[in-house]
Amino acid sequence: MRPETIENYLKTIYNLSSNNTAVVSNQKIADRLSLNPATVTEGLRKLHELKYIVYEKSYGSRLTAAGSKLALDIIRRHRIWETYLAKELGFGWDEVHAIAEELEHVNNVKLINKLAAILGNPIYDPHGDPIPDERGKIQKSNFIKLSEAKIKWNYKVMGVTDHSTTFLKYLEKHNLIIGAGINIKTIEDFDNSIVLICQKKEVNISPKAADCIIVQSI
Amino acid sequence: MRPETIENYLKTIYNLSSNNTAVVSNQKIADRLSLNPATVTEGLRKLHELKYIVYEKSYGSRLTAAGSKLALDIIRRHRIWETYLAKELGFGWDEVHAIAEELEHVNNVKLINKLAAILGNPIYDPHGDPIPDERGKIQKSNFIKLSEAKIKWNYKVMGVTDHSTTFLKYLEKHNLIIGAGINIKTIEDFDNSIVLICQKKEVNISPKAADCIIVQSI
DNA sequence: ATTATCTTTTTGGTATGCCAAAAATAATAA
DNA sequence: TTATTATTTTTGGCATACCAAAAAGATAAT
Ligand SMILES: [Mn+2]
Ligand SMILES: [Mn+2]
Ligand SMILES: [Mn+2]
Ligand SMILES: [Mn+2]
Repeated sequence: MRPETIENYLKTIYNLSSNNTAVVSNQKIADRLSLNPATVTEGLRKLHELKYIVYEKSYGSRLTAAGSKLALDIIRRHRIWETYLAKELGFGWDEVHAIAEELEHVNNVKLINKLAAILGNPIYDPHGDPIPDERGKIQKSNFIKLSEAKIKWNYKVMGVTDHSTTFLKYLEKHNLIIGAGINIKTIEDFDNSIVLICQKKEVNISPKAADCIIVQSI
Repeated sequence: MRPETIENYLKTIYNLSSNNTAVVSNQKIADRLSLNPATVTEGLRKLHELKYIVYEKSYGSRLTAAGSKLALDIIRRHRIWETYLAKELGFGWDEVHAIAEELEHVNNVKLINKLAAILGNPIYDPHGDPIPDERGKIQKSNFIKLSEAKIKWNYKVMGVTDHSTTFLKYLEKHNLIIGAGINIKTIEDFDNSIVLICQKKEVNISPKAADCIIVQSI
């Protein structure tokens, strides 16, 4: 398998198994990588061969220690590049993901560590995602999704789980950027949409959007 | 054809046809890209199909206007990255080529122009090679190879045509870096090796090495 | 429990990029 | 010019990465 192919699979499996213990379904991987399910079945069989994952057919996949190491390595590269593009090269948080998707495959430890050093070894990327250190150690957070927030409570926006330009532009428009403080005003009964206060203005958030926003109770 | 494959061919053809008018042989391309001659024949046929080159069988190839444009674009990316790695990220001139070889395939105009701007839109890369501007305009030099230098004359080192670590380290050892002034002391008759003075020290240069050093008469 | 539906796997097939060996062609030396 | 050598092309094949459609398996609904 080409390194790029391996890396894209492992990264995806890591990202989809949030706590990194859950088993990941073929379909989710196929969706995320825009691949045919048949292709994914093949790919997973090969990754199992290579001992990067444990793959039980018709059940799911999870990373081995070796797979986890590789996944964290490429996630580190991706997030360091995103941070460098945003902080040092002036790109918007909605632009960096697509470029990092390619830059991440350039595998040069010295390069990534140099970028990290220039940035002061950051722990979070522009979307609030934690950046693994050189040895694969990664910050574990107890943040929740906005869709799980409770009425009347105050929260701080800590991250997003969707990196698309459309979504991030939409958030920016309502000042829902990393670090922003919000208060949950109401949660509509009939569709679970959330009305919150951000910078004194009322914002209506759909359940789908609320699922992609990560917050911390304050 | 994959973009990366196309780019590697076009860049190579450009680099091998120095003045950009000469026709390039299949073998030279095969050597440079470490490919089997059979593979190159196929590749060139496809590039001809795509109108990036004019390929006359058993004769050679040369770039079309479209091919030249693409070639200059990737050469720009390569050389901008080399310069950025050396100047901004602290890599040695012997290290940058290998990394740039991968980074060059990340095709994002805004990114390259940003890097170029930070560097002050440089015209030469760390090896003395000219960097095309955004529209493909490239400096044309009248430098000569050290192997063509005349006895007793004074020259300045302007560039190298070999980017391997071994060669560049060897040059560094003798202070033969870009900008260094040299004087040709003797040219040995029996093997054409050159004895020159650089920083008051005598250095003996083999014909093979002299062929990879670019100088300007001063 | 039996359908109906969704998910995964198998099967057969395509496109790309590569190589080894043989055949054809061109270049060079005798 | 003819032979020798070098280069290029053709042929047949391999590996990877993918997909569409059919078959098998698992889940959910009645
Ligand atoms: Mn990627
Ligand atoms: Mn990110
Ligand atoms: Mn180079
Ligand atoms: Mn260079």
